[in-house]
Amino acid sequence: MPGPIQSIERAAAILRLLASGARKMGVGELATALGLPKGTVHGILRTLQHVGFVEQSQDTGKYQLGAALFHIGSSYLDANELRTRALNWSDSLAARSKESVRIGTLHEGQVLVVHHVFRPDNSSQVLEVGALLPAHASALGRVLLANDPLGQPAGAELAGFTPYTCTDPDQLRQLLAETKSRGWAAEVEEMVEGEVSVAAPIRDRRGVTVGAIGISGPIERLCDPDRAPRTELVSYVREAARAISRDLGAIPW
Amino acid sequence: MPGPIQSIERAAAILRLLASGARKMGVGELATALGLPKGTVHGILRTLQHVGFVEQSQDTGKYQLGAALFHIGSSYLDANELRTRALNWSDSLAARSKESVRIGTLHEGQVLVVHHVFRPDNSSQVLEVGALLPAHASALGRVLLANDPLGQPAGAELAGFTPYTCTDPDQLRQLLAETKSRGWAAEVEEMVEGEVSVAAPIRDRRGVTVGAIGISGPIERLCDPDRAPRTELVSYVREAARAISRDLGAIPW
DNA sequence: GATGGGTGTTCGGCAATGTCGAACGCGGGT
DNA sequence: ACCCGCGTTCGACATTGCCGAACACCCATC
Repeated sequence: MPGPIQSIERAAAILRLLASGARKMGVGELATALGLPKGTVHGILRTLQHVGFVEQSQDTGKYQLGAALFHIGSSYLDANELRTRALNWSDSLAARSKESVRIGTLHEGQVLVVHHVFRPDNSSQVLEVGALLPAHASALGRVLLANDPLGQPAGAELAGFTPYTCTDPDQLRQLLAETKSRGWAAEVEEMVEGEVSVAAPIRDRRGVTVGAIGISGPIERLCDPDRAPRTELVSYVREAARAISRDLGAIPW
Repeated sequence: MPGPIQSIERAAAILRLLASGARKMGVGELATALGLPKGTVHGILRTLQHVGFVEQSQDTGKYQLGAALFHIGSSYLDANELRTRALNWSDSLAARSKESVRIGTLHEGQVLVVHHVFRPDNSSQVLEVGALLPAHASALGRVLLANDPLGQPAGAELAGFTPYTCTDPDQLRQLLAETKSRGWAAEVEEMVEGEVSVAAPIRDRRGVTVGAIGISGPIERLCDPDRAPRTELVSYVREAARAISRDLGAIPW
């Protein structure tokens, strides 16, 4: 039976729409978005509701994601070897660098954040685990793209977020080559003005890059006056990445 | 077409198994667990892999949860009005009480943690968002059970975690009645020895309890010498719960 | 108060759809 | 070299879920 099961594919498409839509959606809305009859969509929704993957508002009849899906999804993190192995090292990186730490993997051309340690001051920060970051404008993404076995940037326009964002494919290609050879990446005010990030690749026992770890924070603390990342911070990040890679069984470099 | 779609139900069952199993599982393993032919399970797995809900190890052919599912699940939090509204208040509760704060909802008889603020010291703590807590042995759970519109404890044995855990259904029923009338719950060393938690209900505009907020920490800090929760901490928790309820449109009490 | 358009939901018939169970190929253990 | 277990493929059957129109409902509108 080579060929995906349609009802499941459709159910997945519905869930993806509900996830991206941010707010509740109605049957008709989903139906037109997918080009399917209302009845069909309703049947799928009923099943998804039955298994707890979606919930329905009692007043308006609209649908939204369900708690069961959230719980199941979150247990992805437990099974994720990268994240499990990285927990201790990311804490210590946060302590040494005094900045917030994030770990990410490449997922459909973007960076999926699988772990996040807050900056060790008491400022209030929002948890970004589960969020998707643009690959071309974040240090994590640059590292992952540069070491990705498949071809890189893909098609898609390179979105600009600040005046500094690198939106030229050729320039990006050169940055990635540089990243690959020197073993780390940085991004200075390319995603958020005043914010800088630095990252390095994490490899597994086969030597392939399975993720990246990096720090981010205000430019005043992360960079020298010449807008170059401070060398000791780069060292911290690279050492953390190397330590995690070793834990994952990578050949000691 | 009243009746759930089987392939989707089965796909959901597979995902649930993969989530609970914690480790990778094989086709045969899943097939016997569900009482289905291997071929059928394989077809479903292929589809789930195609949409990114599961991933397959390249060496061993075993399956585990996929990144797409995790990302979709995490966007449940964005849509969740309870959590969104509670973000600010939980930060301030953490600051006032100097303890870690959690917000939970009832989900299939257990407490689903939808938000977690670390204790504002620099100790390293693990993020519990997405985790399920036992309802009968946590303050959050007690609050939710006590105010649940449906009947309570359900069948299931009450698991004991420490010598203090309340495992007697009758005693629990009495505790819940008490909880409901006074408007808050506590749990002293019933889940982890040396740990205490206090919680209060969050209500929405219809007055039904949609969640609970609470703090937890070591008994020395949370309790008076007589093992009773310190009254000012209880007040902080109740005030936070009331503030969030007001944000959600609950009638001012 | 009747009306229209907008929901979400139900129903029955057709055939496309996914299910089944046996057979295949491959690897690791013995 | 063998065997047993694994994940995977295949083809035939009929069950399964799809479709599109009709239903029930709510809320604005007139």
